[in-house]
Order: sequence, then structure tokens, then C-alpha cells
Amino acid sequence: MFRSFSRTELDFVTRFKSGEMKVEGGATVLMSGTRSPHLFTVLSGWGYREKTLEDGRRSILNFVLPGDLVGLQSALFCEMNHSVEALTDMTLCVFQRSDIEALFRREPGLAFTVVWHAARAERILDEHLLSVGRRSAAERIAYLMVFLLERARGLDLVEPGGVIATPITQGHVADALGLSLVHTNKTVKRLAARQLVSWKPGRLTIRDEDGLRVLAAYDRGRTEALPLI
Amino acid sequence: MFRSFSRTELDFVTRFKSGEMKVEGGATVLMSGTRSPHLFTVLSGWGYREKTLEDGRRSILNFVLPGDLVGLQSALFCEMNHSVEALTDMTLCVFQRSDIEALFRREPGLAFTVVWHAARAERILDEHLLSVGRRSAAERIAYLMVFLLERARGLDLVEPGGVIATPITQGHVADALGLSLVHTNKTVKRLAARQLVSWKPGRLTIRDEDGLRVLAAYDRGRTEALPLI
DNA sequence: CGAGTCCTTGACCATAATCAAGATATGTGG
DNA sequence: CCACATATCTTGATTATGGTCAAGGACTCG
Repeated sequence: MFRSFSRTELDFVTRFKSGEMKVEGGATVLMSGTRSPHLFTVLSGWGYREKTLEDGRRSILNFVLPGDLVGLQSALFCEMNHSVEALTDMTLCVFQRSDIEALFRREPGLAFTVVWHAARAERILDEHLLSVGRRSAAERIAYLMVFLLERARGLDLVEPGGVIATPITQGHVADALGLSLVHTNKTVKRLAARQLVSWKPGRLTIRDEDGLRVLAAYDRGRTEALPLI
Repeated sequence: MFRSFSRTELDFVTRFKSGEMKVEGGATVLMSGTRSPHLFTVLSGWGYREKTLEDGRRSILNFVLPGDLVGLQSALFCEMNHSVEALTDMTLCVFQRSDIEALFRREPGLAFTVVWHAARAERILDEHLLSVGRRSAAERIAYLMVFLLERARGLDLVEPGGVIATPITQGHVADALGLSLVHTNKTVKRLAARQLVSWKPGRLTIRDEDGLRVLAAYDRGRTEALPLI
């Protein structure tokens, strides 16, 4: 899942790391419009990145899982312009914004890892945007199911039979895909009737991965490991 | 527009740069599914990043303007998973993918610039995704008009009276916002009737920036310069 | 057992897609 | 200079996907 580290990198990370933080499910990790002196790596738990319009309409930009880097924007720009919310209890590895400079100067390999994360986030957003912009409701949901399956698989979170224990609700799916809750529900039911997925609160089962891929016209994204620099 | 460079940085960039490339309007700069040994900085011209489904449905992910970095994904992953198309003739500064490693090892300041670009791209995609997911057609177009105005302003491309000479057509706007061409046109006309914008092929005029911002509920994005590390 | 959170369903409505022409440049070869 | 071709923009009629409204049901947890 991760590439191997050199001795000095490990030392540096240990010093760079300024602590661990635990947040409860439902809590806000980073709030849009504020400035945070920290950035985080997710050690455990599920969350999501989100942006909300003044009148409450909300988009979930991406889901956050262990291994993800969160808060890079607040480290580079004045303010966060999205929020990060915890879905479950989460454990975060805390880094100081002010240490980023030293990381770039002294550990180019780790700096490279940071860009790698940023580029991966962009790639995910690209596909997501294609989905919301041009796929139908059923295609969007199929796409998201396969996406979540791939992410969960990379973290060994998929139980036999394609079962993913996840805190994601249909409300989150709706906000992630730009659909209404009602229409999301009806579409999920239709996919269930076609034996593609099944949904229970807290328990998502992918019954026919290939069928979902075909429906979504979702290219098998080659899941590359972090390249060694 | 750019931060100042140190002498050694300038030397390095000069060596890192492996040439200039010119492409004609309408040409493909980078193609989805291929691997490129180069990445580019845009010196002049307009282009866009794009993803297309098998049946031809297309999303424009972002517009590419001078100063932008393109092809970072092909430098970090095996393949591009989006295309970059030239709208006008473009001049690109060419870098070798294989030199990225040296850049990170020897010029942390420039490495930092690369992350900054990646993070900015992500921020733009975030707002774009909110737009396509949750804004109405009129709001989306208002948002895009303000977005383009801000980008053009940063590059001194706005003529007096809010006129932007741009190769973007209503077809591109439709694909960028997840709308049909017909509906895009009708909505643009309605915004024109409200004195917010006016549209002529090759010539976009922003008549009421504040009105558009209010309609789009678009936060004034603080346009920060590249931070010095 | 009651409160809260999700999920589910049906009826009705609206935004935006599709279809089908047609109008307006702009440029090209004869 | 004109006929023609191509790009883009425009408009109206019709359709459909998905939104909104309004309930109700199921499950969990204290």
C-alpha cells in the first residue's frame, strides 16, 4: 500500500509529525473560510471533503480514507475553501504548516510524495466531474460504487462477497453526485433490482462489479503505487 | 503575476527547460490514454483539459491559460487520463519528465511551486464541481463568466469595458458546465437580456460582475501570489 | 418504548435535453 | 465579387430526467 521509506525519511517524518489527533464522527476537521496551522494524514476512519453554497446546497467533493492527505490547501493558501467532515471517529496524524518548508528543503522524496497526493486528488476530481457533468443518475451511482470498491479494496476494507462496511448514507451519495436524495434512492433500488448492488444502512454490497463498470463506462484505473523517486 | 526567482533557480529552469513547442489551434497537446515524456508550462494561447466517455459525451475539466502547468499527471502516473486540446495556437515550454527528480532534489523552491500549482488546480476543480453538481444553469454560467474574468484579469487579458477576447464558444461552455448547447445558448441570452453579459463569437463582455457574483453565490477568491518558501 | 436517522414510495412539477430548422457571420475558390 | 461551405449562434416545439412535496416504514439506541 505504501512505498518503503529510507531511514532518514522515517526519522524526518517522526520529527515532522507533531502529534496525533482524534475526532469524533460528525465533527468538522477543517472548516471552509478558516485558516489552519495544521495539515493531516488520515490514520483511521472515514470522512469527506465538502463545499456548501450560502443557501445550504452542498457538494461532497470526495471521500477521505486512511492514507489520504488533508488540508494541503490551508498550508499553501490563506484559507481553506472547503470543509473536511468526519463520518466516523477518525485518527489523524498532525503536521505543522510551518514545517512544510523544511520538508521540501531536506526531504525531496517526501516532497515528491506530497505532489503525488495532490495529483491523485486532481485525477479523482476529474473523473468525478465527468460523472456529475455527463453521466445519467444510474451511471453516476454505478461509477461511485466502483470507485468506492476500488478505494476500499486498496485498504483491505472489502469483506468477502463485495461487502463494504461504510458510514456513507444515500444522502451522502446524493450530495456527491449532484442528485436529490429521493432520486438517488429510487435509482439505487433500480440497480438493486438489476442485481448490481445492494444497500443496507452501513453496509454496501457490490454484487456485479463488471456490470457496474459497463454501465458507468468507467475505465479500470490502474492503481499505481507511489513511485520511488 | 509571478514571484521573483533566485539566480540559481533561474539557471536551473533554463537547464531544465528542454525547448519550446508550438501547436496549432485545434490540435491535441496531450492525449488521454497515452504516456508522455514531457510536461509543459503554457507560454501563450488558450486550451482546455477534457475527458470524454466512450459514446462521445464530453466534460471540459478546466481551461488552460498562460502560466499553467499541464501534464503533471503523465509525469507522475503511467498514463494521462485526460486530454489537453489547444483552442488557439499555443506556445509551450517543454520539460522532461525524467528531470522532475532532479528538480525535487536540487531546487526545493521550484518543487514547492509545482505543489502550489497542483493545489490550485484542485481548488478550481472543487468550485467547478460544486457548480456542476448544485448550481442551476443560469448560476453555473454566471459562475463561469466570473471565473474567466478573474483568470483573464490575472493575465491582463481584459480590455476596457470588461471585454475578453477568447476562443471559447458556447459549445465549450456547455461541455464545461454539464449542459446542452441549446440550453446554454438560451440561458446566455437570458443573462444578456438582464444586462449581465453579452456574447459575440470570440468576444465575451462582462457587463455586471457584481450581479454575476451574486447570482452565482461565488465567493471572491483571494487571488494569492505564489508564496515564497 | 419513544426519538432519531435512514430508507422507501407515490404524485406532481420543472429544469433542462432533444429534435429540427434557420439565421449570421467568416472564409475560400472560381 | 459572388457562390458555397463551415462555424457558431438562435429559436420554437416536444419530451424526459430528475426535483420537490408529502407520507410512511424500518431499524437502532438509550
